[in-house]
Amino acid sequence: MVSIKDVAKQAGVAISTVSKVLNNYPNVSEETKKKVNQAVAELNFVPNSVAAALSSKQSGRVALLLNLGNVSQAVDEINMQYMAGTISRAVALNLDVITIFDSMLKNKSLDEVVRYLRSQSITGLIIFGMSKDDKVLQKLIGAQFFKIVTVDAPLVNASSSAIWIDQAAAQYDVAKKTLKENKGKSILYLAGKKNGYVTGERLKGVQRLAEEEEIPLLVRNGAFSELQARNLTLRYAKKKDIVVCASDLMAIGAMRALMDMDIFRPVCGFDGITLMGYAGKQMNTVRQNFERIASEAVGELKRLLDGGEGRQIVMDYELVRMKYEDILMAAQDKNTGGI
Amino acid sequence: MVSIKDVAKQAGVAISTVSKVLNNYPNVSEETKKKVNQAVAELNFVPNSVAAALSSKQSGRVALLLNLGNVSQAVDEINMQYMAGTISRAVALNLDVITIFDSMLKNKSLDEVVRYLRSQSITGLIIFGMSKDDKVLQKLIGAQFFKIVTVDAPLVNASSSAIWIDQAAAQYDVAKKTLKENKGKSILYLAGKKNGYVTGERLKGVQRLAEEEEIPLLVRNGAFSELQARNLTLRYAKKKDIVVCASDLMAIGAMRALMDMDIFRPVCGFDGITLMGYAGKQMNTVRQNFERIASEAVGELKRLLDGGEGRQIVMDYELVRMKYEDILMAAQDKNTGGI
DNA sequence: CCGCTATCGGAAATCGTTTTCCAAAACAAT
DNA sequence: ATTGTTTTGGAAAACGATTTCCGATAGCGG
Repeated sequence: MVSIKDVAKQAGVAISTVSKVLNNYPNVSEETKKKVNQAVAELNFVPNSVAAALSSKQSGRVALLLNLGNVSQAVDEINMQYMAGTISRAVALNLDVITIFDSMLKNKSLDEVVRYLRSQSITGLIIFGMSKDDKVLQKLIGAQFFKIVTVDAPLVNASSSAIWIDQAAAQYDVAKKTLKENKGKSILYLAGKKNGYVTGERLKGVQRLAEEEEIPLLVRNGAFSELQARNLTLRYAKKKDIVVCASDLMAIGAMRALMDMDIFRPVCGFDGITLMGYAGKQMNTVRQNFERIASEAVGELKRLLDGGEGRQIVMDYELVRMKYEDILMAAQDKNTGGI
Repeated sequence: MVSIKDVAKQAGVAISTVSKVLNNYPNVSEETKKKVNQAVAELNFVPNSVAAALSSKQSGRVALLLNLGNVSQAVDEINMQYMAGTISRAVALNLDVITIFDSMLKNKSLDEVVRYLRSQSITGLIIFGMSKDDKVLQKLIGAQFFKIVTVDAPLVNASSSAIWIDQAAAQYDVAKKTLKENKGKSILYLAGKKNGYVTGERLKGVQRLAEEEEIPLLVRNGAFSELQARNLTLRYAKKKDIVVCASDLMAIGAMRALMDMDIFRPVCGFDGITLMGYAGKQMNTVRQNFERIASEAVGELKRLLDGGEGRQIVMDYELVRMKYEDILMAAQDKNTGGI
């Protein structure tokens, strides 16, 4: 293994000088720089980041916590986008990313998790979609060892940052659009899990709409799942004009149930997953740019690690209408490489 | 930061003794162990893996290369399973995983990639579904710096390992099952990308079937996509009895096209992705246990890193028939946690 | 009771960087 | 020429573990 020492010898300078050149320190003459760079090239020297991390006490290692557990395959697409956004930005900012799934944490004691992260020299955390009262999250916040950026979760403390879209406004918007387009006069709202942060916000949005429009709103909680949505739709859909769902997967369940019942009710969802194109009918939904959100989260974490103050960032969203043909075309565009 | 030195002082032993206890070396008395462990607990000591890596020259860092590029969202599910399998096994084996998407490599020169991996002290690579002639893969193999395990790709060299299912046999099996169930006498085969390794193997499988059964086989290549499959089906399906597809996504495109044409042809796919439940009709397909394959790959890489010889591992597969109701129930089972 | 062999614990070198501190060199001002 | 100031480069001390090597102690048989 060729080390900085060899480079120094080859260039005829001291080790410290090589280090300075490598890290763009001032007070190195152009001539010396040239000598060093030439030696680096000749020896094909690659700095050892482990040694650098030890010496500088800056590991640059960051963990990405993903919540896989809740809605099966639909969430794979979202998580992949989160990951892609996170990782590419992290590489650009020279951070290492260790990915952790919540399922890996389930069997571990919280102390074990903290110990694991600490032993890995992880100093920053990006946490996607975990509820505030999640015990793991609580512990990580309490541990004080990490800078934290949460995505789609409430702000945890003053030294952390949070990134989200305005869930209430988005739910309000998509529901209102669907209501107006169909001249509806009442709403069935499938709200998903009770007590969740995101679900709570979305509920507020549809409630505000119902109040403003002075129309009846029937709210049903349940699991965040397609089957639950199906069952609730079979039971309640006839009584209301439109079905607003807190997630796309539920919207698909609702839409399929309606088709089986052979009655028509407009349905809208939330998230903009590709699966919406396979639901059988077009639906309105809210699309977030998960990749960009993730990228933003990494940037924010870097800022925190560099000593910045915690803050809140609100991202925008977009109302879309998803249909099979669009999915087909979009998939076609991506079709490169291969096995 | 409390270090091994502090532990040694607290326990009243030498640093090296603490290290021995921590790493389960022999020749340490029970009594000493107890003292050390107590000190560790009292000081809440967490070993610094960076220092350990530097000192032992074993980084334990491994990169996971994923091919996102080819078939859009369908592949998200597979990749997530690969990742989940990889990461949990890696944690168990005390390896760190850095995830890399092929899209991140596209703009980089190959040397840059190697330099990046080397600077990260990455010593092992797990590569999922990249073709043998992929330039990046070639370079990584050539670099000699890494132990490599490939999944669903041909063996690259003697010091690497490869894991796969018998693609030809699987394709043969699922096509034969579909043929027999429907008393078919001819096959349209949508083969996907020409020249790919996996697609080549699958083609062999269906060719063998056609020869054995002495029935006509029409092979059409094209992109590995839903839209291509749709177009080819619209054009050729009428001429043959069953449509065999080299991937589920193509099978879905074919099935949807058939439904639009209002003619019936049995279709079978390959992979067992959830989306199959949304295709409109049940289809046979081949299910691989991606999570277990990934887990196996990590184990194999660990073996290579520990000095083991390269080898080939063949995993098994399963023929399944996918329908919407099963997907619904499976999703329900997973529904825990939440946002 | 002596000496030999296991067993155990400790001192110190090492891994490859960063970073501090200092000396030498270069330059400027008087 | 002398002094003072700025650049520039080098020596050496961290960083926190692992690991080698060796000395001390204990155990044992004769």
